[in-house]
Amino acid sequence: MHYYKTKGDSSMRLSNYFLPTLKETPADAEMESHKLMLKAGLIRKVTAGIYDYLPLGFKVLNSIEEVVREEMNRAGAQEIKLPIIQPATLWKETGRWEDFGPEMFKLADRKDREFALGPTHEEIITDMVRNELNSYKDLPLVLFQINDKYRDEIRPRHGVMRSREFLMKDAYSFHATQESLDETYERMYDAYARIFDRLGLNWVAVEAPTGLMGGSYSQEFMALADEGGEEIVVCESCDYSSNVEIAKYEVSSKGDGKGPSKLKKVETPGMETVEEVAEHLGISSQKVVKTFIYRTDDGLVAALVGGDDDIEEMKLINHLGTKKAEMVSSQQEIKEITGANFGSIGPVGLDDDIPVYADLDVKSFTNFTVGANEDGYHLTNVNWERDLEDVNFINLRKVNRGDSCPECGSELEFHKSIEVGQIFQLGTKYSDSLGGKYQDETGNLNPYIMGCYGIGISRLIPAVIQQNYDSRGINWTSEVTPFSAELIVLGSEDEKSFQLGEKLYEELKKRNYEILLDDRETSPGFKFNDADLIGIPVKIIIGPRGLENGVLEVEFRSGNKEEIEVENREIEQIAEKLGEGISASA
RNA sequence: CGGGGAGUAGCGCAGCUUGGCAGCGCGUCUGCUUUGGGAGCAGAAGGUCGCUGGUUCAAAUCCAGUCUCCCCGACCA
Repeated sequence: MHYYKTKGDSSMRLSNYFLPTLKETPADAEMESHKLMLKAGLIRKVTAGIYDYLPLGFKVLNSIEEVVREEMNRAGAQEIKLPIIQPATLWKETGRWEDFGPEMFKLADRKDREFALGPTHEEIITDMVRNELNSYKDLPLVLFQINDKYRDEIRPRHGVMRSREFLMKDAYSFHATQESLDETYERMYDAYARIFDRLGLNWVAVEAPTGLMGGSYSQEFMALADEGGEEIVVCESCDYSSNVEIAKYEVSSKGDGKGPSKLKKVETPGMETVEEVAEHLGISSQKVVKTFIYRTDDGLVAALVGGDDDIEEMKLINHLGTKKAEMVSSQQEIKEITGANFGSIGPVGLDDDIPVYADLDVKSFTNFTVGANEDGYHLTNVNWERDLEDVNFINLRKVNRGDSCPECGSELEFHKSIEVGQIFQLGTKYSDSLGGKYQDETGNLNPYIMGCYGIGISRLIPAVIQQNYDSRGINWTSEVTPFSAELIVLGSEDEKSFQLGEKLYEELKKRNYEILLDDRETSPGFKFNDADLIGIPVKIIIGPRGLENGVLEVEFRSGNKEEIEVENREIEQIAEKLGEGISASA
């Protein structure tokens, strides 16, 4: 149970609080949390992906930030603050000036020196510690900051869900040994679990791709949400879970059990799709193996999956250790490379310089069909080894509905989610390229082993809303809510109601509750609806109708109501009683 | 960057096809009435119709260019 301590003596009277709520939904909002953040007066858009936080939104942001800070401190991390403006030179040392490319907001000073607004801080922090952390005795060390990040997103969307300026908690750890990294990584995982639990999120941690951060292992923390943009798979019976982009699956044996038949070249005139070829030949479409040509940093590769499956490009990238893999998609290029148009390309007879990668699922195939690299022809009864040497079988296809867990064989569940945090085992990527070294017990110099740990603080606001709203508005969880209760005074000319409202406001403030007082001269319905829209968990309603019966009303955001006696009671007693109600809602 | 859509009062929109006083609802301001689930009446303020150029006696409306924003895809906390 947590109360909200008053941080200052600011007046929380709605008559003088900057809270512009909207009755109508802004046209450019799509996602429910985005609409609600605009309607409830939390944020306003400045330009694409850049937002103002109004008092209520800033308060929520601060609540979340504080929970994160507390748990990071509890986990032994030390808070610092790194610059947002960073010199290009550091980014060029690690090669990420190119890797991030147009994703970075770049600027120049008056002498034309290049800078960037930090999209993340690995470079700057490694630079900071490389001169100071020289001995194994200084390790391990965990530092964190809560700071704005800048990414010139290809497409900002859904308000602060994916914005170009966003608040992030980022932590970095430095170690002498992998065991030490493992230990810290686990401690960070636990801290994250506490954070997301305290925020009231329904979340799951999944295995994740490392992307531009690099590193060997990573997990993402996902808030489950139907409108979320990330898809994950979760095993229903064991604890396997993963981002779909790298998800494993139980490899099924789909061999036909027969020995290899004679390789045949067959006519498939004008057929461009797997379905057409399968129907023409009277075979299952899955066994018409698809071939794609990708251009990577190290040249061309061929990628093969079953006819019913799709390639997961992230998996190809991960296996190849390349920075990018782009499907060759121009008819002309494909013709030059393979000799055929898209419908008829295949792995047999390709240039030896083009390595072939095939999905694990097709490894068991015998007598399957592929394009013949000649327009209007396919090869059937193709078999590995005999017809195709040196094929690399890897986890390459997208996971499908109905796939089974790679660890226990139960069915995998698919969920939509919002990524709210990610933790990485980075290894020595940054310490290597930036020369961050320590001396071990024997006097040898070694690069630090590093980890990094991010939480999207601003993104957590829509994540929490997305899991907690109804037709009337937001329904804040207890640690996130900007106010723990709202005093609604009705009957603007009723002296008794007014006096009681004022006294209770002061009395509850004295008890360190964050109370919003709706003292506006407007209709009751307006006040009730605003309170529900902005998500205050408890409404304390004071008005002549109740006072005639000697009571005031407490209404919870859930709709439950309760009456509290005020007749013949001291104000302290009433406040005490109200405090119990407010705490009970938390 | 590819595909789709939109820029008219603070917000939501109509007007554009067929050129002719720039409108409606909500909000805002003033006054009176009203106060238990988005009050009523009366009055008022608020616009270079995204921008630039062109056609025309006349352009929100037609033409050309340009900028911005939103949605779907490739990237990410």
